[in-house]
Amino acid sequence: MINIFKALGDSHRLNILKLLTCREMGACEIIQAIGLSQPAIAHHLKILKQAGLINSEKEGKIVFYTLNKDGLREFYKQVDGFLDELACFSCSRPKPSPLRQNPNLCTEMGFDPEACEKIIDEEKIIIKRKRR
Amino acid sequence: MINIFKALGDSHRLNILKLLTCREMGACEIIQAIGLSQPAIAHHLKILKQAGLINSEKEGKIVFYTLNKDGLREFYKQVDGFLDELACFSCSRPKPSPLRQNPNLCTEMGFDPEACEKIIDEEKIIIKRKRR
DNA sequence: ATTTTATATATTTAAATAATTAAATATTTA
DNA sequence: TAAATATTTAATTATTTAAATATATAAAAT
Repeated sequence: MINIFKALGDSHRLNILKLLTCREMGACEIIQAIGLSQPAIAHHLKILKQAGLINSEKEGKIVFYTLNKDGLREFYKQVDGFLDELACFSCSRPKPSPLRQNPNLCTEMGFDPEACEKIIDEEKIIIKRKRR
Repeated sequence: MINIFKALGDSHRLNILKLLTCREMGACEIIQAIGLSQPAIAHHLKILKQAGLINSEKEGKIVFYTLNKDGLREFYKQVDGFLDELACFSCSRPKPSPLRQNPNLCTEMGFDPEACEKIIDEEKIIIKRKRR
């Protein structure tokens, strides 16, 4: 999902996607519509392709690009799940930090140990933690 | 929306958001949980704040951060609208490129003029177009 | 048919730009 | 004072870009 966020975090790439709304375009059309160099467009198209946001189909010399609707749908589902889990919209209010009770916690013991052993991403990577 | 995509396109920032799931955290807790320097965390928090993804509340020396649920909800709506407009999920198949009929169009006349006068983003900026 | 020649796209390379980071410093508050 | 956070600065790293080159396909010429 982070690669999709990165892919979408560029105005030229967003514009390419918008150009592809409801139509296919040859790469040469995209080049001239956007107004960047051919290699730059090729680069952006590659990033969009790798992110699963567009399809490509070669016919003769020309490569035709279209939106990858399945990829976009999948991305939508991921964002939905991510935000749902994250913001827990059904929950009431966030649990107060232990620093509210004891403002010296950070100094005394670094931080809330429970918090820091939490697994924070899908790849099950445990967040780094300074040892004392 | 692009600033939110940019904000989300960084693993540390995604991890900060995940840490804030259902709880508030003081900046010092976040610093130690993520394991980056204090200025680096301050920088990431600023970007998340500016993107409208988190709230901050100062109490004494400590700044407490929480998720901005309204901001997240708003982002969700924007992504929903963006993808809906983009992929036009109700539509059938993309309109074929004029290059399908005439593969020399790119060379002969540059590109489909109609396509290139299309306004391609919310800010009503007309896409650049090479003059012949 | 085979060899040119031109066109469309991809890749490589190098330069410019932007993002990330830690160190140093400043600001705020206890 | 000291602690928590923010800002500034400078270095590193990543991204974006155009120029040059490579590859693939098609059309033209031999």
